[in-house]
Amino acid sequence: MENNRLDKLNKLKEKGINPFSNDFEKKENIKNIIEKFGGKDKDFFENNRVEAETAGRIIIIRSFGKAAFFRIRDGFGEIQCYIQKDGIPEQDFELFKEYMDAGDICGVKGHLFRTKTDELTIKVESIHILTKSLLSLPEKWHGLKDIEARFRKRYVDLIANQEVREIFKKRAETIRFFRSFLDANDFLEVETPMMQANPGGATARPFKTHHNALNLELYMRIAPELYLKRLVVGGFDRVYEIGRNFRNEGISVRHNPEFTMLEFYTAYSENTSLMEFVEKMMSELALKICGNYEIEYGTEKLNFKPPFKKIKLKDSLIEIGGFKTEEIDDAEKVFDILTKRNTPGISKTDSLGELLTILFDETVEPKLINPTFITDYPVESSPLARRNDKDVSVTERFELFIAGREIGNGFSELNDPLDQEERFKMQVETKIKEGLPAEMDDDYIEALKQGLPPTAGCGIGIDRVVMLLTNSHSIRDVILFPLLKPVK
RNA sequence: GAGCCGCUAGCUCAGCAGGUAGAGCACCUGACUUUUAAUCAGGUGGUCGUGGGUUCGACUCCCGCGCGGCUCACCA
Repeated sequence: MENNRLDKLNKLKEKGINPFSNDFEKKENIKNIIEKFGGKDKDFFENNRVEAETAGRIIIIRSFGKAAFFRIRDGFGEIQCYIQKDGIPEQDFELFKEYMDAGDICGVKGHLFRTKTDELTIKVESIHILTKSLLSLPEKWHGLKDIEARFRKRYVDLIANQEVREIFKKRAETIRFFRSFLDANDFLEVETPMMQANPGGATARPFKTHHNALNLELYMRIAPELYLKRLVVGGFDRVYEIGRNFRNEGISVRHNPEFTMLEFYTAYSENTSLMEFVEKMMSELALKICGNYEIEYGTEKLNFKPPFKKIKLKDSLIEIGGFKTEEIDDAEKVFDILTKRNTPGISKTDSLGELLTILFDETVEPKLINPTFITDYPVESSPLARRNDKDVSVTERFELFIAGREIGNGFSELNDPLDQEERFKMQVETKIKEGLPAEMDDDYIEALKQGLPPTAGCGIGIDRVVMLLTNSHSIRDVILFPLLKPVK
């Protein structure tokens, strides 16, 4: 089959026609043609000759003996073309009939008309082959369904499945929205190292790499957090970064080894006003991308209309998890509950705070369908967050949950270098126990000693947000080239 | 990493109590100058993911391996 196409390509060359020519000047996009003339009726075209010169990939051909309809598509639109033997140079008709297939890329010149079914169509007067495609297109009706093939050959997926294009357009719009929203609020976009000698800011395992000239072990960043806060120390009061993080963990419908995070920090702020800012940003995002506060996700309906529900972690266990206050007021009782639930990875030595967080993850998180802020996280699970002055066992932290999953995480930053040093020491100990690379980030402590103003910061998982906005079940549906094992 | 499921033509899928593979689209030939999954007639195309085993005979049954999907775990 490919040989047919190869034969055609060779014959074109023999005839002196370049099957990969680039000398056709594309006058306008298909979308422009449709925008200008999509509203004109049959009479208009009968009385006015409208020239059309455009180019695109042939996506379907319906061929007759001495005529054919075909549809071409460029990056912005699609239009039907009609070619017939009469009235055009013989070699153009022959080129089309004998040597061109669906999948080829061509330039056409002609004029517009409406068919008897009233479809805007280009009557072709000359045709040029710009790229001969050597592989056939997936089936016109079912498209490309094989999930593995869709990811490995995303270019075919994008040709065959138009809804996939829409997902990635929405992804781009989402990122653009975040940028312009933050820019409008006086944030400065920055870029911080992705290769770090001491990966910090989160607890995940990092990817290792190596710099030859310096003979230096480096890690791909797991978070930009510690660098962004150094910048706030430096006097950039509002900074944000949108970029890739790398975490050497398992892969699932919600996890890809590289993923995109938005992190932003505001000096002279604290977590409650940050939460309101996030609420405003997220609700406006939904409105902008989906045109509505209410969106459908799978079988769920999500309502982004502010205000979002806000509830303390402990209260959520009672109100949403259905536990009684006295059931969860000490570590031993919570440990028993978790043991009965066969929860893995818990230990008698875990603190009440740690156990409550685990219990929350298991029982409450899946039930948080509409956007919900959970606040007052235990100190133990929040090593970079500021303690709550009124209750030192919890931090000034919130997480945003939507559709039963974590979407954002924000808090008042811990800016006491002595407290931070203590917590880092504990963190390093735990990491070493788990066999993870762990080193005290002395420079970060020094930065705090220099003086970090009271600051609040937040991270939002862009991929997961895009999943919600595009009703995508898997994170791989919103990443153009998700990680796959190589074949063979 | 574990459990379950899948892998057949370029694409979408059938098939099998184990007897040597089929359809539609695409492609080729012919007919057809306004089609909308165009239509009609004929045709080409497959180491049935891979390596073993059982058997006279394996796409089909059994085991290993590869890749993928889903669920779970680590994580966001």
